[in-house]
Amino acid sequence: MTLFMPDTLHLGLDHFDVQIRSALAQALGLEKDSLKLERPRDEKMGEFAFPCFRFAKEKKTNPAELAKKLAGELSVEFVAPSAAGPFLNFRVEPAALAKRVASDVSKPNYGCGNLEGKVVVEYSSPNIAKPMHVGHLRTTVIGAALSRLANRAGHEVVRINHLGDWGSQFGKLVAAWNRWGSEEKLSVEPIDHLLELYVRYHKEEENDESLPAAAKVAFQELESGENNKTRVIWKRFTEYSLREFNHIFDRLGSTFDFVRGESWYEDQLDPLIDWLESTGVLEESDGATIVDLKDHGIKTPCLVKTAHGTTLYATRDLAAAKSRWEEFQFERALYVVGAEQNLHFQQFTTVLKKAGCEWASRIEHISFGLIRLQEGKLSTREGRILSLTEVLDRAVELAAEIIEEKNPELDHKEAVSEQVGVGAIIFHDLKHQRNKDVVFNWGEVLSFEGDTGPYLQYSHARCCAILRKADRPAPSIDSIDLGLLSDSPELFVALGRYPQALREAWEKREPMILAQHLLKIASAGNAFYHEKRVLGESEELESARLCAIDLLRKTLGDGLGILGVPTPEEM
RNA sequence: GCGCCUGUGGCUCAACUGGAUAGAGCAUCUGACUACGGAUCAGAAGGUUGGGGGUUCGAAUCCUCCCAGGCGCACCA
Repeated sequence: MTLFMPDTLHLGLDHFDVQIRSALAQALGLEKDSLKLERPRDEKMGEFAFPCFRFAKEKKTNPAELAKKLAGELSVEFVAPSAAGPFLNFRVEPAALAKRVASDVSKPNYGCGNLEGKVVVEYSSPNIAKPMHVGHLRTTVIGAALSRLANRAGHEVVRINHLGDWGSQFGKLVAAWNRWGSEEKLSVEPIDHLLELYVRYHKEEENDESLPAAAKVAFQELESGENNKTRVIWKRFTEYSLREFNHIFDRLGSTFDFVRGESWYEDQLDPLIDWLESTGVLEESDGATIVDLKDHGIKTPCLVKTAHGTTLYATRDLAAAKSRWEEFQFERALYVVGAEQNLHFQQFTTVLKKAGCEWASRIEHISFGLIRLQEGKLSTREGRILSLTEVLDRAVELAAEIIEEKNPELDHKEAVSEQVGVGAIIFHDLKHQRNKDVVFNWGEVLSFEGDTGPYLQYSHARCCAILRKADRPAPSIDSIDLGLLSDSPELFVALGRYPQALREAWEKREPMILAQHLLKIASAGNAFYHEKRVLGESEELESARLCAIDLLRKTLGDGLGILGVPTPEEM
């Protein structure tokens, strides 16, 4: 069990959490870190809750009695305990709440953790010669968000884009190119042409036995290490693809420390096999080289070499993992890869364990659910694809229409449409638990109202607008009367729980937790500036509220930045 | 057939990993000072948490058996 340790951040609401737990620990004669506070079902009952059942049993009284007794005894500065049946609730005094949270939020290290060590994150990893489709959106966006969360938690992060640029599929592609390739088409629309070749290959393969044979030869040529014709054309395909991918990465705001395709590990494959051999895990079966995993509860063996001597996906993943361990000595290595590869990950990590690598336990498969179309699973081979570019373009187009309707005077309309459209797509993906399957639905993806990215962007832009119209710099928190903000506890509770959201999102590798919390913050923020006038109030009140708006703006901007959602100042 | 994942209002999702009266958003219905930007806010209605059984003070959450859907199951990645 991961212990709940806000002490490491001691900011925002966590400050009170620690105080309350200390007092409880003392009263109950227990360790502070063994206690965990919950949230009351109804926010009106307070900010923290402590169910007494378990402890009452130990003390041989009944829970309601214990809650009542503790409510009478406990003394925590600025916090009022109250018993509600078997629950002990705690309400923070609004003035102290506003004061504490405002002062913490304004610090530059708000929500920053102190964890150490390197975290390697492999994500995106599209396949060369194929267009990026909506399936790649998830890994790209989840991986980027987790990288930023890890970084915020204190880790040093190494982002790797493990391009699918190797394997027998390229033998197939080269074989298809040799038969039907057109230089002209390749120079105009390279990816479309390559896709066309790939699809045609799979169509004609069924009736033409010479085709798979040619493909096999081509891949063997590719793996030979020689700089032959096959390799030259493969290199060209790679370059064309990268050009297109980079354009999408720019739009999504994804960056990588290393773009290393599977081919990067090419010269480590033979040493890997030798090493596996030396650990005694290899066996031969039907001409192929395998690692049997039955003794670890996995029925299907892991293949590391085919009967005709070529390597496989698993071989390259094993080599990559070993290489990364030697290069980075990572604390954790995350692989943001779809759930359909669960078995593969079990196999390849188990092979490492079997071969004696104790660090294999640091590898985590961050799996996520499949995106399907109404018609069924996406399939490049069968031409059932939905290109990521098309999805982004349509969102941007719609954003442009809405801007034209709502804010025709806006400057930089095109740039803002791009930010809003792309933001909507990214946020939509990140607001759900990652392991659930998704049936792609245009209506839902292109929604800009309610719990959406544009709603958050709008809230942020509203704050910017108020600050702009104030026509003076946002007051610092030392210059205002924080007591004037005690009428808005909901806002400060939401802002004050931001560090907790960041921490949980990272601990659970679940960006959704941050996404959901940002919605809460925005909702509290919208209610705040809707019911409370900022500009034109008395000088003191205006300053205080302006300051609150600035903190709201700052937190929303920070959170959206971590998720990778752009934050226009006007929209 | 075996393994893994999923099932919560009409739709899309939450529920702090066993806690209080299961919460949001869409859609539906009411309302909001000629608006510090209405991509908003306030409210109403909508639920036997796929079904049965079990574990205990307490279950959407854990165990078990069904049902439905998805994914995977050696020379693809």
